Amino acid sequence: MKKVNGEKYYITTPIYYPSGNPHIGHCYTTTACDSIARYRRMQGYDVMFLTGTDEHGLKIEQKAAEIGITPKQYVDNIVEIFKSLWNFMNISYDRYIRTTDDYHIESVQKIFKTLYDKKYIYKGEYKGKYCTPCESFWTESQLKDGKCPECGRDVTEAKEEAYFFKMSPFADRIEKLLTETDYLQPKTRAVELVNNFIKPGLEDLCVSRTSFKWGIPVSFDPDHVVYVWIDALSNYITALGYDNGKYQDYDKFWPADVHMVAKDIMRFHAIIWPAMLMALELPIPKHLAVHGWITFNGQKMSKSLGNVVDPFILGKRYGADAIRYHIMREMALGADSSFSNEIMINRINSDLANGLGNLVSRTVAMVEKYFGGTLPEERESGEFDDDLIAQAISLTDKVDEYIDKTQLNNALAEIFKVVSRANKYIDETTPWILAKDESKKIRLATVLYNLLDTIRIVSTLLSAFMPSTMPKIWEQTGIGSEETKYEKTSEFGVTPKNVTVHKGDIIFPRIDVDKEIEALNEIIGNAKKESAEEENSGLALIGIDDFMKVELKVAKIISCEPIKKAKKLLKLTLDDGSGERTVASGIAKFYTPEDLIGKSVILVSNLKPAVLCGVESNGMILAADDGDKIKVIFVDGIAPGSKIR
RNA sequence: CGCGGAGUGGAGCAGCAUGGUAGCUCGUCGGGCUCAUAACCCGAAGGUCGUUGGUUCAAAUCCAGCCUCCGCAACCA
Repeated sequence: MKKVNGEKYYITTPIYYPSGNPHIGHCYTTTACDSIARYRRMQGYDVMFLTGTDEHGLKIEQKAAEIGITPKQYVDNIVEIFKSLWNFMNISYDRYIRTTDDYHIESVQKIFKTLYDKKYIYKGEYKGKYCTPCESFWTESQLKDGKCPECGRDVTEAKEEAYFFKMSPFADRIEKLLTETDYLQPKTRAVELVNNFIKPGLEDLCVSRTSFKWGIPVSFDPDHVVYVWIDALSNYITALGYDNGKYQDYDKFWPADVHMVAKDIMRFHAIIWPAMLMALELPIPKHLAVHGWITFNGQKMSKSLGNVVDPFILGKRYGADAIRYHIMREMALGADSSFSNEIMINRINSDLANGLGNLVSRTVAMVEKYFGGTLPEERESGEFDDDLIAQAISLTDKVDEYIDKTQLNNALAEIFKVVSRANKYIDETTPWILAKDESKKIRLATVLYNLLDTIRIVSTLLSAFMPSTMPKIWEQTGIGSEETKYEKTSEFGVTPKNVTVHKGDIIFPRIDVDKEIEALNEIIGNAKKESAEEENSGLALIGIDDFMKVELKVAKIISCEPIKKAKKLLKLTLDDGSGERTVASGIAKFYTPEDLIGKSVILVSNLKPAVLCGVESNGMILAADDGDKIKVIFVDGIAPGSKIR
């Protein structure tokens, strides 16, 4: 047991980008942090648990414009949804930061200025493809068909003034941070980061934009807004009052004990954030805990796949705590975890309903049945008691250790071993047989008492993970707030000797697997339809003349070979009727060269050339793509050069 | 030869830095019990530990090659 006295503990989730509604991935990070925060509070820490939203940027500006409201109105709406989800999931955050909050804006401007004064930020030129009507810069890879991904018009080579953050001075220190300290958890990813980003040389980072307005203006150059890095990452310190007058918690809580993030933003927290702190000469956080994605039936969650699991729907059906339990029990630090309705329901049934819920239910029922609800005070110990008690009182140390390593799945597994042990104890001691013999009443009372006290320990530890249902267990098993303190979990016999139980509602109802899966599939099916409809309605109508700008021709594939450096690309040599041309196509996963040679396909022949992985591609061939698989459209038997319209 | 990870009974995972009975959860089958949410407890079946070779008295565990999958990076024209 690790009882501390008011030591500080600072834990953060990322600030989420509210360009859409929250999904179960957001839920995972947040409930994991919440459980750790609650556990630390039980241990006696003075906890600061921060979450929030990252509300600036082009995407928000555009989304708002689409609907015809201001960006602020747009984010206000979505932030309400986030907050109501956290409320529903019982997230006990101490502070919620919005990057649109005045004090944050003030701090970010000061931080930017400080870095500028220290010469870590300098003014330079940002080169890229520029779309004049959209006033947007795009990188080569963002372009669609060589054109602006937003409006589809031509882009021009252009440059604009921008501020850059010099990261190279910190490369050595960051490499050491990643490889020689336990900052990064799990550490296996350190090599990947070092090889990909540090060894090739840390590039200076563009930290301002003039291409959109929805952001924090650079105080000394108001044409520029601060780009996401400095704006978003610094939330971890501005929320404590760094460089602002709103809060005075910086000295107490910084550096953070844990930043928890998903792997897609690991890079920024592992490299850019430490670099910023080093430049500001501030301490580095103690740990960066990186978890994987929740995948759905093996695929990454995505809206277009219609598989974004809605936490509200699941929570309403099974209870917020059941969802909390499932995602934390299933997800191992670092690795991805596959989510499916079936796995979730089975887990809830076997662990929560059959294991814990049923243990409480049968124990309470026996106390009522054999003793009218109140145990006598005499005791008589017997076989099996010692083993149960030993496991129960040694549990906290094990859980503590896993919490320290942010391995919540293992912590929960450890707790449920004791639940199983208790269920087994009932079979070993056979209370229903003891009950038939009046002379064994005292022994019977002892058995039931041991069960109640084991439940006390288990449920106390679990209350950090499932904060709303554990009090229901305490209600039924007749224990009060004094007995459910963390520091009592290493002692046995804390429950009052003459405890009175109160049988109540079933705590975790068993779920009918087949029925529920069917119901959920229907819901998901509907959601998929809706999102498909949304996407279809996304494009504006075009006239026939727009369509005629695209020249489509039949072309015959003469030869075909894979491109060495690329995984997805095939290099095709085509006869388009007037000559040969080379086209690269991202279909290598679905077609081999043998499949294609000799076939006729539809070619977009007036597409601007582009270089892909060292191969110049002149045009594209048409293929159907449902997000899952790709089918090239074949028009065999038609002469190369034939028009398509 | 861009960088890294992984391949273990039907499914999901542990074990591998310190070689020596292959372990856990779920599922399946058989049995027990009746206090309980048809829940609980016990037992069984099921694995050439991706593949080939090497080191060793002995390899899932160490070494080399190969195959497959997955991330990252890079391009899905």
